[in-house]
Amino acid sequence: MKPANIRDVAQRAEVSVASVSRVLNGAGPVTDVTRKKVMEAVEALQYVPHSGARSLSTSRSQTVGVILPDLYGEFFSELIRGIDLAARERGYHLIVSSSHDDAGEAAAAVRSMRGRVDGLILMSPHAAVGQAAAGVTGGLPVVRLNDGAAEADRPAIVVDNHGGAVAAVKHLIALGRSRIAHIAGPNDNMEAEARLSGYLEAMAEAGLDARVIEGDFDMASGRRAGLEMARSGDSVDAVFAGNDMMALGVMLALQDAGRLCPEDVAVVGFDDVPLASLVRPGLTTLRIDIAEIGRSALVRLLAAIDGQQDTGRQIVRPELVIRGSTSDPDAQRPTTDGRPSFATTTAQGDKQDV
Amino acid sequence: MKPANIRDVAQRAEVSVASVSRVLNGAGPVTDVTRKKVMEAVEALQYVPHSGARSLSTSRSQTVGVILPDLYGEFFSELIRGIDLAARERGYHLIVSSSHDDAGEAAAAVRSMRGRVDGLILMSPHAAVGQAAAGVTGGLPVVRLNDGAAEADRPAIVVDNHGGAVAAVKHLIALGRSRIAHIAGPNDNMEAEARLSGYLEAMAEAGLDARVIEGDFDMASGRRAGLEMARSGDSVDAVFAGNDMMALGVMLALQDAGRLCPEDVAVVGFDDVPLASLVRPGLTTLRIDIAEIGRSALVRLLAAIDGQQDTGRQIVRPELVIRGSTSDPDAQRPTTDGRPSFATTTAQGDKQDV
DNA sequence: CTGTTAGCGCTTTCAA
DNA sequence: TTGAAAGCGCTAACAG
Repeated sequence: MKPANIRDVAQRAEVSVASVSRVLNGAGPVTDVTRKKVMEAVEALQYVPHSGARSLSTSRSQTVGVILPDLYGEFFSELIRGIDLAARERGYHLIVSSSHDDAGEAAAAVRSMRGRVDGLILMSPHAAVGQAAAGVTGGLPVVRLNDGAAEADRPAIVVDNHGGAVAAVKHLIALGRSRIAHIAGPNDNMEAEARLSGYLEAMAEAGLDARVIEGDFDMASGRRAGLEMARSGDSVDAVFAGNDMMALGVMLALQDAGRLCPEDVAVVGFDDVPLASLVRPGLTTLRIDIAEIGRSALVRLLAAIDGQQDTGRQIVRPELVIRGSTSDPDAQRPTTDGRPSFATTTAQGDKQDV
Repeated sequence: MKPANIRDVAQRAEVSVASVSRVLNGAGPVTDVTRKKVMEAVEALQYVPHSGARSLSTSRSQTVGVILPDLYGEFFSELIRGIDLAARERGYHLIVSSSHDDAGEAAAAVRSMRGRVDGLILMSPHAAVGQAAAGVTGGLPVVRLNDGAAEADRPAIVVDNHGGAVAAVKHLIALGRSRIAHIAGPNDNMEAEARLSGYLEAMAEAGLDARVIEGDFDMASGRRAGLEMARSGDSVDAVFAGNDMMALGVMLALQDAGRLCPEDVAVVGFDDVPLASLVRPGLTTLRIDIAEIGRSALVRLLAAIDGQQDTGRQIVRPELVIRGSTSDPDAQRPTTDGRPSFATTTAQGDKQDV
């Protein structure tokens, strides 16, 4: 009835539990005959070691915790996918926990991981939440993701949102646009803030007037912004949105208002969600390799678990992907296989340590 | 240095470990004074119980395993989200494991869950994989998802793909279309198979000729199918695609070929991915509430863990969502707030037990 | 090379 | 109401 344990195996194989353990872990000396007896017993009893018990005695759970603010949309599934792939390769399990939008919940989630995981990947775009969560890890190794508030001397991976925004604006300026508006993300979001500041800086540097419209990272808010722009007879000739979904909302609104993109208004987004390459015109955006960030976070976490002094923050630089929403309508581009017929080119460097 | 354990707390509070345990679990009799002493010690030492140890002694890990074939795309993130939400409400943790496309891997994943989880949610559209994985659970409660091969007398949730396909075809016929093609999904995928069989059945019943084109659930394959259709001068006036991504590919191809949708060719997809409501015309499709399936799976799993004899398969009936890709172009529809301006209406029942 | 045994940190009888 | 002690299933010293 109940699954066999190591003692059952030992008994059946007529050896000690220690020998069974040694055989199963490939550690320590064992004769072939012992090994065979053990394997037979294991087979016969369908024995599978109890990993919980093993964790307790080795104080290694071979599991890492992933704490996310949310789980909605492709951003998070890509992130988890990247982490999971890397974890699986290394024999680690993943325990995920999401929807931690307030500090108390996040801290509770971190605490509840104690005794379950060997380390934590912690993401939170809200400064306070990240701090609170990071404060209660009790010596557990942690890698923080997109957490502007992370101390510079602890493991963290952050996207260079500011730099990406600057690149977006410069791209638009290079296209000859000058009345460039920005649709900002939520106030309390550190990424939104960094993108806004990059926009402001680039505009100021170019001696252009800034125009900021509030948004909340949702498509609907981008749409509202676009409608308002169109209605107000505003002579905006380009928009840099705080993320792709808002950029797409703007494009839809412009389309409805009979304004052409990119001819009348060029649009740039941020993130390169899959949708960005599927709409027409394709959306120029700042691409982040999300899965790769996940992979990298896991690798660094395991290094930290192994006691390596891996501190410092790693900066991921988004890559400008130029598509139809800002490309020169005169230029004729080749068609890519099976994909909408606008070109995809890239600029600016790849991610790198700093 | 090392986190405090229950003995440290007991010592500091000058009580026995048993009392500490009783206080922390709210179980058993304790005087207020003991409770206070314990709480103070807990506070002072920042004590957090070691859940691994607790699991070992209670043989309850408060964790469920989720085994998925993949993690790519919004389908899976929605599913995990639904499961996670429900799990969190009930104090359960989630350990996810993906990329199990072959039977051996899936079985290994299931085995490696032993001693870590109290039950398993297992999804696999490949019959063989599902069988293999389900075969090695060793008495662990399991709920199977979208697994046509699941025995009818064990907990499972399956989507009525066949019925959905029939509804799609009937909808197209009701629109007056008769030359209806089907873009099928991969051969070895049970869902693709069921959708195909629904299509064939509905066509046969209506006395119409079937036309099946092979696809693989990817947008590119839908695009190829659409191009071929357009090139061959085929007089197809409607397409039912095996999933939304292929349907979108078809729409793009038709658009490129200068054929109007829905006037020339009406298109229906399956799944209702977020994209379906964002493209223009909006894609008519069969909607499945993925997060709700996840939630339901978790609830049933916990019931099974609690020893309830919850057997039988639950059938989820997809809901036909009619959008612009099949709607009557003459009819004028109201605009929804912040959304593209085509109407969304629904038909056919919601999910229910059978 | 193998077996005995003492934990890992917690829960839970069973006595006191 | 409390405490002592026996496990939960496994690993890892330590003896043999």
